[in-house]
Amino acid sequence: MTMTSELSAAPVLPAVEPRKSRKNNPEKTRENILQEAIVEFVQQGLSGARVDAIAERIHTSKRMIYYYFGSKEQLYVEVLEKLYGDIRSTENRLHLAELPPVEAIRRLVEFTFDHHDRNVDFVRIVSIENIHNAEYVKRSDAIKAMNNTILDSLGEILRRGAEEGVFRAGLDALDVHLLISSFCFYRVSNRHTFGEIFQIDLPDESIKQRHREMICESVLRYLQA
Amino acid sequence: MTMTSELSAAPVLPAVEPRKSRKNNPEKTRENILQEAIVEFVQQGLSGARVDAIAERIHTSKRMIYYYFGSKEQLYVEVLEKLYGDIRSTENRLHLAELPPVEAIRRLVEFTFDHHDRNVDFVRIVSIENIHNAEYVKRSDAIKAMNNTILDSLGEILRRGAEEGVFRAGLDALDVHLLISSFCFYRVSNRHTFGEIFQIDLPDESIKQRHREMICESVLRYLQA
Amino acid sequence: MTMTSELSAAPVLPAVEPRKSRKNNPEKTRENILQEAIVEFVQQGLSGARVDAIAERIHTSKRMIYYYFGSKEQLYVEVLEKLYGDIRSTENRLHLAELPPVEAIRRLVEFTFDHHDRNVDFVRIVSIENIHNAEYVKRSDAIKAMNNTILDSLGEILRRGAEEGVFRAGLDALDVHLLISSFCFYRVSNRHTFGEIFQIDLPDESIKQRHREMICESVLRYLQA
Amino acid sequence: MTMTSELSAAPVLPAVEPRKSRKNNPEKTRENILQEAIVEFVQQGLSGARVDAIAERIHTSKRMIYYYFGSKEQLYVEVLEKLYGDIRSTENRLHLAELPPVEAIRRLVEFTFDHHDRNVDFVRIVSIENIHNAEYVKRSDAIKAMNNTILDSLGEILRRGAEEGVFRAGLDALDVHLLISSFCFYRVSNRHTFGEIFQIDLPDESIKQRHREMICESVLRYLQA
DNA sequence: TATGAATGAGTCTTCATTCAT
DNA sequence: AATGAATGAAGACTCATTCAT
Repeated sequence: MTMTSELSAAPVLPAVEPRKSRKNNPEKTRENILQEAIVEFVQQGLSGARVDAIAERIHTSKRMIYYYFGSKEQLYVEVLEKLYGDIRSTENRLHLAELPPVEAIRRLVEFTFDHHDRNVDFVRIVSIENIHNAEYVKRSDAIKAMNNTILDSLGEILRRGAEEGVFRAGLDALDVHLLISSFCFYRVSNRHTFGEIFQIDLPDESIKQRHREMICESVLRYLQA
Repeated sequence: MTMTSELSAAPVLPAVEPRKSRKNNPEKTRENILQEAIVEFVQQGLSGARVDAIAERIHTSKRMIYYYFGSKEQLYVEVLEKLYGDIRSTENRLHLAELPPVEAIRRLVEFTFDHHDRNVDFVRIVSIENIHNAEYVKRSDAIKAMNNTILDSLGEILRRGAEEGVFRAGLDALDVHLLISSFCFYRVSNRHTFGEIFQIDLPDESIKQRHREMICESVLRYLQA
Repeated sequence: MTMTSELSAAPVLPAVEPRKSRKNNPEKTRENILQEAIVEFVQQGLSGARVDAIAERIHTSKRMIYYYFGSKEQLYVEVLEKLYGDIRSTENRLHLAELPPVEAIRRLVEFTFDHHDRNVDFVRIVSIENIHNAEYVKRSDAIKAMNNTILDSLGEILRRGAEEGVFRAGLDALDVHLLISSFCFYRVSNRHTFGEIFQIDLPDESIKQRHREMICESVLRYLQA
Repeated sequence: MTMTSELSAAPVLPAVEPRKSRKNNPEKTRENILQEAIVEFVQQGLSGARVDAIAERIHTSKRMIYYYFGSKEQLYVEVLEKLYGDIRSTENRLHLAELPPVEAIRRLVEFTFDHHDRNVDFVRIVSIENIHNAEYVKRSDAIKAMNNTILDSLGEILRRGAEEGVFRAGLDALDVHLLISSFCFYRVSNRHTFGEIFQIDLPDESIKQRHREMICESVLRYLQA
């Protein structure tokens, strides 16, 4: 499962055999473009990104971008899919089902927190998508195909917790997920304005640890019977 | 602050479509441009916004935008200041000091929640600013001048609560504010992607009420002694 | 009335007062662009024409083309309208109604012949339009608004001729117009291939006079009772 | 001439869609490309035609076009030669010499009329060539090699007719051919603009028959002693 | 105070064509 | 005989901005 606020598990495709590394190496070329496109789109947004700027970063010419992706928009969609898809790679490692409910929630929250903290690119592209009203997410079948097991996992934990009497009954997994995600996401997405207005350096390690603990405790208190 | 009061002074025209600028009414022309600029920047972002698009909405020509604002960037900054100013100017009317701590927190959280819910424009412009690393917020003296009484108010409530034994001691107002803000903001800023991925209509009234109650309860539980 | 095969009378708009001849002279600039656009489109066709090529010919930059015409396509449409419209300027000078039927036909045919001979640009743009299936003519309200009095004039001559017994009855003005136009047009439009294949210089003055006489005689013989 | 016979040799596939090229069948691949090139050039003109568009229609990649034809221009020339060759190859089968002069003219005119009516592709490519000032026709030795027996046939008929006293003496075969061709060609080449301006559907069967009769009668009257 | 006209510098995209096997 | 990968050059078009009154 993925702990991303909006994404979840899908088995990682068995590694494609690496292509021969000759001069003409379409997969490498394509991948190369995509990597630089991520940087550009994440930094500049969709409207702000410049195809020329991406081209300048890669050895192959700008023409290749159109050869492989057809348009700036399509390239953006693939960047979106890649960043959403990357999230899948850290899945199924939490073994939440094996932990007691409280421990499971703690691990889940901490994982979500760390995940957003480490994937600023993802947080930024999601913000960008929301500025565009999620138009491209809605259009992407690939993203739709990434099924979200997070809600199932969370739901299962809540059920067990209620059964054991440590959590309240009647809690909605989606609501709890929203509570967790909002904090983990916002802390990254809005660090610039929040940091500036309130003069706080959110990425600072000790502050970060304090906030990590805060969201854990906050969620657990909310769930408690 | 001057900015805030200046802009707040201009009464919000109720349901009246912004008037086209007329001859010899510089105030009105300027205000008119700003209004349409808000729409454009909020919808399209900074890079996506088009000076032409703003000009098309107003009667006066595009030339006027430069006459009054000098550049697209400056216009954006004024949009930013206006939206920030609108928000801050209503924060002082809650009379939180007169309420018992728990009630005060509840009112503060509900106010924050409703405020974000009602001011989608503000939420969007803040997201946009973060995409730009808060570059323009940092640059704006006007925004810096808007002192945030919210932290003082919140700090005071927490102090009273701790004194009365209803809240834990040692809580940081900034952290609590982050906890509240993140939920209220994210729920609006990410409604498009979150809604699409999890197939939920966050603005729906009954869902909204449920979430409003959730964040209140969540915060209060977190604060409880 | 116009003798063009496909066009006809509409009163010439009373000359617009000439604009002041300052540096900024929009009408002149616009007209200037249009003139050079005619050259380019007529020589290269719609697809073959280059906006850059037009820009190079005029003093104002390429940017002006878009300022005044919005797009290459729109510029083409205006070229089309201009060339169709220019034809109107030679109208109503034939006084066909005052001539005996045979003389009237002769004058009409000769005028049509000369008209096409002199207006190669028009002939070419019409050929180009047909390659594009008259798509732009169909789209142009201006061209549609140019009502064709030619058919009325021709019909009137045929009626008089039939009445006087010099022409057959039952002739259709449109058919006769097609007969006349086809020769006058083709002689110009196809001079390159026809001339090359049959090794004849159609624009040659003596050949031209011979053909002018031929189409006159041919039409008159066709009409004769 | 060689071109003509070679191409004529390939039987016209009746209603069978052109086959995709297969491995190891160069003749077929080449022919296939040419067929699709005809469609593209005839529809779009020389400048408007896209090598990519042709490639999309055939199974073999765009690379094959260059493999077999070297350049877009050369491909166009071969399209030109093929369409010219198709036309000329059917002109010799009328056995005009065996008919009385009037009958021979009638058959010739009707044949010319039907021929243009049926070969819109040819009419279009000739129009396109004229837009390009017959540059490629002039360059093509193959087209030059297609000797025009039409003038000889026509000349012979005119001579016989004059001898028999049914036709005037002193008529030039080339002029008469121009008279016939212009009508038959224009009716097809300009059907779009003429049809639009005068609101007539030239391809309509009954109108077509009327015009077929008209050009016959018109020519015969012109020739009559 | 106000504005119509003009524009240099990009910006995305497409074109016919060649490289390298 | 065949082809997947690559591309320089140009294509149409747009952008925020300034000129000149």
